[in-house]
Amino acid sequence: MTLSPADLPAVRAALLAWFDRAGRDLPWRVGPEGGRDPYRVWVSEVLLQQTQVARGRVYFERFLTAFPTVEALAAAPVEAVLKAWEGCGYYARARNLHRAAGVIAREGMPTTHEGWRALPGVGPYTAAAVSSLAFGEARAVSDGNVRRVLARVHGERQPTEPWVQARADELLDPARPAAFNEAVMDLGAMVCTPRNPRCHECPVSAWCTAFASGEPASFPAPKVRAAVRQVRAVALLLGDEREAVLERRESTFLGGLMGLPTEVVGEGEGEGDALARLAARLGVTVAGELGTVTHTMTHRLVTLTVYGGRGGPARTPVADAALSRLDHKALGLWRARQGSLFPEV
DNA sequence: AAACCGGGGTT
DNA sequence: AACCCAGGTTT
Repeated sequence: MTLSPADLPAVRAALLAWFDRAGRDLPWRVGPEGGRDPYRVWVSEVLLQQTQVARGRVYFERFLTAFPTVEALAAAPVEAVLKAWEGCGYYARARNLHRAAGVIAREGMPTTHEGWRALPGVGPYTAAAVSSLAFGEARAVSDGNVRRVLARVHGERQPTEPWVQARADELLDPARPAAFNEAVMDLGAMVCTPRNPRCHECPVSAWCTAFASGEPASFPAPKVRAAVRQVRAVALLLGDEREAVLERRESTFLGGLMGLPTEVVGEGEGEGDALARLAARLGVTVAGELGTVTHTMTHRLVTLTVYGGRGGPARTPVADAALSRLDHKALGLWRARQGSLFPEV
């Protein structure tokens, strides 16, 4: 069977009946249907961008404890926001969240899709989510769950973003848009999973082309992903695991976080060249090699060789800074080599 | 449209 | 080792 326009009301009803019975109880689902707390919805939606719910919950509790209101978030230094985000990845999310909080503190909280869309870090998905879940606007969300559910129902192996949005728009229940959005995402997360979908539990399997095909997991086709690039870099650990020279990373790579002074080994360059450049930049003498750490980051594999040294700028407390996992690994080398190489450092 | 941006969970 | 995750921004 395929989904025809005449089926839409029945599919909505089946989906919402399932959701009313089996939907998830999540900490940001505070307040009535279509009238959730907008601050909680917004923070959770940003936190859950490319982040699994189980993990997002931990950071959500941490973040709401540190910044209970949008006013508290706006008043906090961005360093504190990044510290709360430490280890969660995609740190532009935290910087944009803080910037947007400043706008909201000055101009007030938007109540429409258009108003939310104008804030930094708020794209089509997040604007649709907040405007529907917190303000009851009839906006269909399109995320990874929605894409997978609709691709399977319609039997579409190569769903484009405009296609997904159009299918979501036409299926959206105009009477219960907020519940509908939560329902499709719950279905995608709990039943219509990427592998081994639980079709026997699915409220809409009767209308699902992928289910009828006998191979529901083959929809949609896997996305072609960019190859992982290898990156070599050198870093200087000046100080120890508790107090060290730290620099603020300004590039798109871990931007906003603090980290050990680092130089990337360029094309046709040796590690020694990068190390000499790094030492000259900081005005320090390299004392010896502490070791090498590797760190995988979806799109690249970083091999970082860490050296000790003498001199250089003032040390700062490591515990106060927001660091990536890469820098925590590098700092961990100090414990492994403590006392064996540089008695005076 | 495609590249880029972290880190971890699941299979 | 793939593949994915309540995506957004930039090119």
